[in-house]
Amino acid sequence: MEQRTEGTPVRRGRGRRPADEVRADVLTAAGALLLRDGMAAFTIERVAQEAGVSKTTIHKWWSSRGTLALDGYFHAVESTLAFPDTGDIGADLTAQLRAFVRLLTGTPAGPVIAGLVGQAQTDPDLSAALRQRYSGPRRELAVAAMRRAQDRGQLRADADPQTLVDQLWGACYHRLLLPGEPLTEDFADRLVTNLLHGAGTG
Amino acid sequence: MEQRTEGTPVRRGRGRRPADEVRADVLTAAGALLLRDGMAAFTIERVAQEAGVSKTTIHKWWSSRGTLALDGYFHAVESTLAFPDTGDIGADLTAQLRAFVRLLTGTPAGPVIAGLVGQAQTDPDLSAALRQRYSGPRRELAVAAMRRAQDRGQLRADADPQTLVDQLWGACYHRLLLPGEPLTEDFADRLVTNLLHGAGTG
DNA sequence: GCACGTTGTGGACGCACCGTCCATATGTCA
DNA sequence: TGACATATGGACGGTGCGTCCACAACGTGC
Repeated sequence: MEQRTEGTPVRRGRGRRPADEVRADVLTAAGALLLRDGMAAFTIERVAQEAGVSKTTIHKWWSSRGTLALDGYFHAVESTLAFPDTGDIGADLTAQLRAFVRLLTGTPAGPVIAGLVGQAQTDPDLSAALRQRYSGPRRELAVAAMRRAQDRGQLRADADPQTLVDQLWGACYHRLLLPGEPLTEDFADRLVTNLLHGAGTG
Repeated sequence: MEQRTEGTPVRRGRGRRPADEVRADVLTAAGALLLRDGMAAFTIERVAQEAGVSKTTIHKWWSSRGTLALDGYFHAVESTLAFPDTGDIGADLTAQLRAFVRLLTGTPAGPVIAGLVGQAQTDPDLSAALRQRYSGPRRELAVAAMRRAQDRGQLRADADPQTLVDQLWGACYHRLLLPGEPLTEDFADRLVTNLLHGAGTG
């Protein structure tokens, strides 16, 4: 989207320009660059160049390379966050985890998310933004679904939903970030089974 | 640290020097820098400077910033990897996970490991080295312990040990890399309980 | 004991990116 | 219509990366 309207010269004047327009240009270029070349090649200089904007402008609105990348990612993929509630927590968790695995392995989003999480380790602003705009909301949706399951009596009341989230989604991130074992839908299924039914014999 | 041995002039000649000696100097400097200033400040140029060695030498022996950091880390902390086997898989897992959590939260290793995993997302050589020398061996130890527990009848035979590893250690990495919820020994305890006894009511 | 080849080391260089300063062009308001 | 406020772009200094080339020590053979 937001391709300079046909006929409009790429030439960029010097003075003021509608801020929103420039921001949109930057985000579009950032998202495209991120999905195309990955986080490693994602540099402010490059985004500025491809957006036809000066670095100063970018620095004015984004505090770091990471936050710009995150904004660009969100701008590129209108992520839908709905968490279905069919009344069967096992089925719902399995469906969500499978979709998550497909997102990570079957689309460009996998490497991008991995890169963002990686970058967040040395970029405090990105770390905060990621928590606030990505992991936080997603975590809350899952926790809410589990609370409802507890109310329905499908999940032990003494089980901590937050911890369960880490054992389901965290396990997927583990295979994404520290590759070695395959990240598959089968794996997602096993995660839910293990957690609901237990792996111990006692 | 890394002051030339007493009496030896700090002067560095130009020509050849025992390779092992130089390597040791580099690793010592790298480990110290990493633990002191973290991954963000860890740069080849800085390591070279603090080790009294030229960058060329470092580039000759290490393929990337990440692999140098990993080597420096291992050189600094002689990590002991023993996995105790008391015959009670629940107790063993709990003990191991608690120790892991303490390592991540109570020592400088936490941020360092986070930084290494983060850097690995844009450094293929580090990613491979990390799998081969860090996550791989650790994973194998845990899997072996679980296999023994399966033989003893403490773990369901149809549970996949690899998946369980992701649900225990991966959950901890999740809280380390995407902070938000606290990483505590209580959390470690819940991980084991959830997985052994199940969180479902069915 | 000496010269020579081998081997690895260091300084310098070109390149890319970062972050900032200052001049300037435009939008806005009187 | 004119002056001010504001955002923008080009340029600059700084830092780190990766590489090229000259050179110094070590080992070997004469």
